[in-house]
Amino acid sequence: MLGKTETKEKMIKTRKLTIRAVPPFDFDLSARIFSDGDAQIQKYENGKFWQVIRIDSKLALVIVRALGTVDEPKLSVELNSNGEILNNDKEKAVGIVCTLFNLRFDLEPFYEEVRRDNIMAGLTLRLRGLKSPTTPTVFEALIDSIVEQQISLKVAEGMERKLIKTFGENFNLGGNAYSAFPTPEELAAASVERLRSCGLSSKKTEYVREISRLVADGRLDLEKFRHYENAGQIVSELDRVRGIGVWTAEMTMVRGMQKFEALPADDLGLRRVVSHYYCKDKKISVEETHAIAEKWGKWKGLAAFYLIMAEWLEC
DNA sequence: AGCCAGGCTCTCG
DNA sequence: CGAGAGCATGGC
Repeated sequence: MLGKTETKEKMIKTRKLTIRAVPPFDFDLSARIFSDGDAQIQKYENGKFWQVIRIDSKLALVIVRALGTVDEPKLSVELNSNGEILNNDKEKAVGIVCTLFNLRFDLEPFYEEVRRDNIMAGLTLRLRGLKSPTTPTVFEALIDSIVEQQISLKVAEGMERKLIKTFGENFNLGGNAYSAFPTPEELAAASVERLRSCGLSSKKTEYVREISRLVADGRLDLEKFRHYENAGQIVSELDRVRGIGVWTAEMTMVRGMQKFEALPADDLGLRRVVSHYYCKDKKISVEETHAIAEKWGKWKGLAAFYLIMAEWLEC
């Protein structure tokens, strides 16, 4: 029994590498959003972040720690895989970690833009170096956003975890099991019953299955949207897909494409947090939210993220 | 207990 | 067409 475990352990290959981030970047601040994550999926604890990533068809557990400073930021990345880790794989892993933490994104233009907005300028000083995380694939952001439609985040979070553990591939290391986010193929093949057992409504079950099938078949290329210049074009194209409305399209852009010009201003949570910092918690309309967001230029989605994080961190 | 929660589609009139 | 019902489930 013990011998068998040891054999398995020996098959794990580990590589270490260092990545530079575009400053300013505060890893601890940026990773803190994952502090109450699920240890089997994605978590930040005691300065250490970990998650399973997919490098082509291979799975790897990445463990990330901060090196350097906010103004000269570096990350140490440990890569654990069941098979050989080729140089090509390392490069891809670096790309994925860059995406996860938005490492190549420059915050300065955003900080510059909001300087005349005293409230937002204050927040950017307090949260200097905070970058918003991005999912490794647009697909993942889209599925999450669909699950989150209408229901509270608490409920959605539970469903997302079940979805990942039920349909995602497993990765074992040191006696611990981790789960990767399911691929479009895996979700396209998911049965109605098992999706329903994750808590999804019958409608959302259909949306997830249909969209996963479209992506798996190549009829819907989500990754191409990353290269679109026009945000409105992305929203209108996604909006045509059953199960996706403007809110879902905009959430997907912010969380899965590093595109921040869109603002889901009809989002209840966002209106609440805008009001908290700008209107003394009185209820505000979508129009009022838009008017306040005008000062944030083309960084509306990022500013919204700062507000949400500021409230969460209570600063 | 019931009503609401980071929406969207479908069905009526 | 515009308005309204229905959905899933944890929390208050």
